[in-house]
Amino acid sequence: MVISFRVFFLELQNIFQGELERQTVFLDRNIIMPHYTPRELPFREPQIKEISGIVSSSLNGKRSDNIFIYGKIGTGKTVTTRYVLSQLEEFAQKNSSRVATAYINCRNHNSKYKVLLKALKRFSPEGQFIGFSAAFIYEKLLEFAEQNAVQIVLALDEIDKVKDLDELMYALTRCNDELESGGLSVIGISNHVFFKDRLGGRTKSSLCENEIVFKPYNAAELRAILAKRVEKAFKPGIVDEAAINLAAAMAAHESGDARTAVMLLLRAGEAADREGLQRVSDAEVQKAKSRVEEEIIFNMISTLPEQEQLVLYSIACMTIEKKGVRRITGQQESGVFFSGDVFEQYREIAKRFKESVVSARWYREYINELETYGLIVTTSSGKGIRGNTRLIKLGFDAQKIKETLEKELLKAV
DNA sequence: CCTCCACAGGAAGCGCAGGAGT
DNA sequence: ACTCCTGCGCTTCCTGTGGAGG
Repeated sequence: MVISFRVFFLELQNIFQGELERQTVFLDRNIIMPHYTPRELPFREPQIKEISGIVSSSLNGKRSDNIFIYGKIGTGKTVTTRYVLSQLEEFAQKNSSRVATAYINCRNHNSKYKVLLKALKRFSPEGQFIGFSAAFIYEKLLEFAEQNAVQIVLALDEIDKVKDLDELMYALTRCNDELESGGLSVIGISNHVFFKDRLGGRTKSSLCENEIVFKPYNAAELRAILAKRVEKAFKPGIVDEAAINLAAAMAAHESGDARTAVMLLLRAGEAADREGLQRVSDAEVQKAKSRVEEEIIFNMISTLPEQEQLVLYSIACMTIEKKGVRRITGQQESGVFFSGDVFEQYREIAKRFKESVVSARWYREYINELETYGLIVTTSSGKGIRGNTRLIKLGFDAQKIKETLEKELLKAV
């Protein structure tokens, strides 16, 4: 018994030692992780300057204008905002200006109450405020600004997730009227370009005092970004030029999403490690592509409401079965479907899964939702067919979407 | 040109769950 | 414990749009 434990112990030591000595292509893997915040933000200098210019008035004790930032996923909105906030706070500290900043992700804090609570906790971490009313939290926040005569800059990421945004914005703008000293301004960040149009009039005018758009990176920009990261993340000379080019091109082709590009190289590097290779070539990136695509699809699909999953599943099935391929201006165009046909298919499939079937009107809302996530692409019918309808196409590989959805839908049953 | 079709998307309203107020 | 209120997901109804066909 004693001997066998000794053997076991040695074995463990070997595992750990092996891990330490394992050959790796990485120098610092963290730098190529999607959540890493780089020190430099190439191609975002204009936005950094613009945001800094607006929030800098808070250094002089004046309330800065609100800002609304929008752009697609992976265009650097969050990173840029956080960067400016940290610089602002650092500068304020050095020059003893009274400025406080908070970054809040509204995906996790999706109501007026939760946002106010989170902000308050950031500014007075020792306080215990759980269970108090929204009004009390609001008063406490005012008190903090008033007593310290501090200018608060609140960054609300994924602001579209806030359920009662109109009320939150009303409260936040009103608090400036109530304050004798100090002030509060908001930086709202959203992925949805059309989100602005859905806001109430007053919320819109107060939030959109300044609007800044983040355009997707093009292939050349992604290439430069990747090259910078690769320099620090990988050992020198490991990553081929071709690998960087391919990853940049793939990501630019999909959506100009920097996160995808970075993920491609990370997974390519991991693949090289697994196979004991000492270089990362375009072949590894190619292999990583399907894996990364799966991750992206899974992340998007698993958070979707069940009915939206069913709609998407219907489109995937139709694409695979090559069902209902329709003639458009004489030519065959596969994988493209009429909105009406998809609805029919969805009704059948929903019945098969013993789910309730939503009305055609609400189905159209689902289609719009799916499109904003980029899971499907729709075009107006235009010339040649059925008047005013929409043509629907999948945004990703049908087989992968179908498989992922089957797992998700079965899990729910 | 008019009418019909097939749909887009706005507006109103309904039933429900869950929170606030009493 | 009770009512009242409110937001959410959804349906119903409606108006608008643009090609097809007479």
